[in-house]
Amino acid sequence: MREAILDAAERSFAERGLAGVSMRGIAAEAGLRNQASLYHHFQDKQALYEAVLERGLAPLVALLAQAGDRGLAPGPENPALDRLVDYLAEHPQLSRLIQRANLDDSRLLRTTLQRILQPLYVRGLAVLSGAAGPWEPADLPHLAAGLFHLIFGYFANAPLLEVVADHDPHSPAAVARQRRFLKAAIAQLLGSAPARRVPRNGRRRF
Amino acid sequence: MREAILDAAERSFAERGLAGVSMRGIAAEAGLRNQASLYHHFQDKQALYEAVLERGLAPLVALLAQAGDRGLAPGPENPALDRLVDYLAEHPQLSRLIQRANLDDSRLLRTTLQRILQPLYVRGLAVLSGAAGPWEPADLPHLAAGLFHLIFGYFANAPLLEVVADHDPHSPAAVARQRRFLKAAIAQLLGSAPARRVPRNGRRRF
Amino acid sequence: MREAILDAAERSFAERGLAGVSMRGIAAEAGLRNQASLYHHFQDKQALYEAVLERGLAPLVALLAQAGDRGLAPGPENPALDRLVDYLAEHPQLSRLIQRANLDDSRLLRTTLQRILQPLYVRGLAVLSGAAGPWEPADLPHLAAGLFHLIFGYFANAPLLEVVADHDPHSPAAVARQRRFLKAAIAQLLGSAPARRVPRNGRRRF
Amino acid sequence: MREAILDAAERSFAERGLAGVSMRGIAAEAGLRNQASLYHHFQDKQALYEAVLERGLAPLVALLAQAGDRGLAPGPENPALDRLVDYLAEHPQLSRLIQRANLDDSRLLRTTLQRILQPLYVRGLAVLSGAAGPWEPADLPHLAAGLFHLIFGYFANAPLLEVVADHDPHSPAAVARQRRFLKAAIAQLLGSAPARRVPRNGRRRF
DNA sequence: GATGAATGAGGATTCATTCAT
DNA sequence: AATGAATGAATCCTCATTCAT
Repeated sequence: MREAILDAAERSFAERGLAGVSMRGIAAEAGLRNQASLYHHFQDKQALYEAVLERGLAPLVALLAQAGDRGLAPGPENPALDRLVDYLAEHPQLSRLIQRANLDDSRLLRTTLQRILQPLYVRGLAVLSGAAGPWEPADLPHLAAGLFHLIFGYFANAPLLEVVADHDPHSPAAVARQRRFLKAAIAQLLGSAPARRVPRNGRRRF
Repeated sequence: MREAILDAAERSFAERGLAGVSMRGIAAEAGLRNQASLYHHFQDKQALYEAVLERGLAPLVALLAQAGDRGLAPGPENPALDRLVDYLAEHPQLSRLIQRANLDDSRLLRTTLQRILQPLYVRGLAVLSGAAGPWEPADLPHLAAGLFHLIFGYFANAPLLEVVADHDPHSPAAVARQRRFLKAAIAQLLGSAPARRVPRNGRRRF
Repeated sequence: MREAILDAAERSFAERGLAGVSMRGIAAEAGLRNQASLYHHFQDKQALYEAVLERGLAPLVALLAQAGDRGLAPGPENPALDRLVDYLAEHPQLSRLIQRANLDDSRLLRTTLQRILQPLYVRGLAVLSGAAGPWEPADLPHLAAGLFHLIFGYFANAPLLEVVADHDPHSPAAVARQRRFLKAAIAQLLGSAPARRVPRNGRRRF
Repeated sequence: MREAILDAAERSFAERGLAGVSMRGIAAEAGLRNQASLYHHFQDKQALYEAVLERGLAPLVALLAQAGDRGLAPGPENPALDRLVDYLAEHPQLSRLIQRANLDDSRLLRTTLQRILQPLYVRGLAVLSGAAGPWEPADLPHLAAGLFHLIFGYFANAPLLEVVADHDPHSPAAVARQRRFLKAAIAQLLGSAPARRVPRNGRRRF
C-alpha cells in the first residue's frame, strides 16, 4: 500500500515534477479511491516527495558503496559503472527524478538531497583526486559535477534526444552504446582508459 | 511591458517550472496589478512559456551560428566555448530554463524545442563527426548529448553543487575555473587537447 | 457586492461562528456563484471575519461617542442606553457576533477587538468612576464588565432564554421590557435610579 | 480513559467550540493515538459534546440544589454564591463552555440544555419572585437572565477583559474582587444589600 | 479497549481564464 | 493597454466516521 503509493508517486514526480503532480492523480495512479488515504501514510505532498527521493536514491547509494574505493573508475575489474548504467537504463524515471529534485529544490528538499548525496560526493571526490588527466585539485568539483551530468543527463534528457536526434535512447542498442560511450568518455576524462597504450615512463597515467 | 513580462516569466519559469508558476505571480513580478494584462500580450500560459523559451534560446542560437563550422571545438582560434560559458554564467537562469523545458515537455513544448534545437543538433553533429577520439559514427549522438550535459549541467544544477560541495558555482573564480575545465574536458573528449604533454610517439593520444 | 458579502458573512458568523461557517456557504448566501469571488474582496476567511466585526461594531462606537461624557448612565436627559438597546434589538445578530468574537479570539482577532473596544472601555471607565454605589476604584473593571454582560448578554443568549423560559426575547413587548429592566438595573447598580417610588416607611426598599 | 477523553474534549470545546474542534485533536489531547477509540466511548462528536456539557454542568446543578430555596441570594447565611464563584474560578473553561453551548445551539444541544437548565431556571425564578427591588413579575425572566450574564460573563469573557483592561481576570486578587463585586451587585439588584450606609439626607442613594 | 487503514465529503484557497470597462 | 470583477475547476488537505484486527 505504502509501496504502491511510492511507486505511483515516483512515476508521477519523475514525469511531471513536484508542482505538476496532484495528490488526486497520485492516489488514482496508486489505485486508491481517495486522496485522503495518502495522508495516512505521508504527512503531506512534500513528505511524499522526499520519501520517493529517498527510496529512489537508495539503490544508487548502495551501488556506489559496493564499489568502494574504486568509485566509478572504469576498468576490467570494476563493474560499478556498468551496473550503474544498467540500473539507470532499467529505471528510466530515476534520472529524471533526480534531475527534477535538483531543480525543484526547496529548503526541505535541499536538506534531504544534502543528507543523501553529500557523502557520495565526498567519497567520489576522494576517488577522483587520484585520477590522472590535466586536473588540478581545484578542478575536482567541476570534474565530479561533469561526470554526474554525463552519466545522469543521458537518461534525464532522453526525450530531448529523441526529438532532435530521432534516436530512441532507451532501446537496448542505444543503452549498450551509451554504456560503451560513457566508459570511453570517463576513461578519456580520468586518464584511465583501458591500457590501450603504455605511458612512456611506465608509470600509470593516474 | 512585453519585455518586462518576459523577464519576470523567465525568472519564474527557470526557478519553479511551468507548473510551479502562476500567472498571478508572473504579473506581480512584472509589476502588473492584474493578471488579465498578461493575456493582452500572450494568448495563454503555454504561449508565454514558449515565448520565454524562444527569447531565451535565441542568443545561444546566434552564438552557435557565429561559430560556424568550428562549433564549440576548443582551440586558440575559436572563442565560441568561452563565449558560451560567459553567457551562461551571466544568465544563470538560462541553463535551468532549458533543463526545465527538457523535463516539462508537453506536446507543444516538444514542438518548440524541436524547431529551435534540431538545427543546432544537426550542425553540431557535423562538427563532431570530424573529431578525433575513439568515437564511431554511432557514438556521435551520445557524444553530442554528453557535451550538452557537460556544458549546461554545471549552471543548471548549480544549487546542488552548492549544497554538496560547499562551492559557489557562480563566483567569478568558479566560473573561470569551469571555463578552463570545460575546455580541457572537451579537448580530452574530442581529442583536440592542446598538446600539454607529448605522447611518446607523436601519435595523438586518442 | 462587497457589502452583500459582508451582510451574508455577518449573518453566518453571528449564527455559527468563525469555524462553523464555510466560505462556500457565505458565497452562496451572498448570491455569488463561486467562492473564489470572496477572495477578490477579502484576503481570507480571517480577514473577512475581521471586516465583519469592524463594520458591525462601528455603529456602537458611534453611538457611544455621541453619548459623550454621560456614557450609558440612565436618566431622562440621556437617550444613549435606549438607543443602544434599540439598536441591539434591531440587529439581533450583533450581540451574538460580539459574543462569538470574544470566544473565538485568535491572535489577529484579539488585535482587532483591542483596537476597537479598548477606547470604549477607557471612556466607559471614566464615566463609571463618577458613579455612586458601593464601588471602590478597584471594582470598576468588574463593574464595567458586568454592565457589558448585562446589556449584551440578553440578545446574545436569546435562544437560551427562549428555551428555558418560554419567552420570545425579540418580541416588541420583551424588548420594551428589557429596556426598562436594563435602565432600572443600571440605575440600581450605579446609584442613579430615577426616583420612582419613595420607600414609604423606612423599610428596606426591596 | 473515558474521563480523560471528556477532560480533553472539555478543554477543547471550551476553547474553540464544537465546530472548531476535530475528533483527531481531541484524541491527541487525550493521549490516544487514534481517533477511532473515541467512537468506542461516544457515539459521535455531538454525543461527546453533550456528555461534556452534562458532566460540566452537573456540579453547578448540585451546587444550586444544595442552596435550596435561598438560591444565590447573597447574605451571611448563604454561601452559594461564594461557592459558585469559587467553582467557576477554579474551572475557568466552564463558563466558556456554557457560553459556547448557548451560541452553538443545534437542535440536539437545545434539548440537552433545556433538560439541564430549565429546572434551574424555574427554581431560580421562584427565588427571585420573592426579591425586593423595583421588579414586577414580568421583569423576572429579564432579571434571571441578567444575573446569569453577570455571573458567568466574567469568566466567559475573561480574555476580552484581559485585552481591553489590562487586567488578569484569573488572578486570586481579581477573583476575590469579583466575588465581592458580584455579591454587592446582586445585593443592589435584589434589594438584599447589607445596609451598609444610610442615605444621609433622605435623598435616594444615587 | 485500542489501533491502523480506508474513504466520501467537504474544508479553505488558488488556478487560468474571460469580460466589461 | 491595463484593471477590477467574476467564475468554474482544481489545488492541498482535513473532516467525521467506519471496519477489520
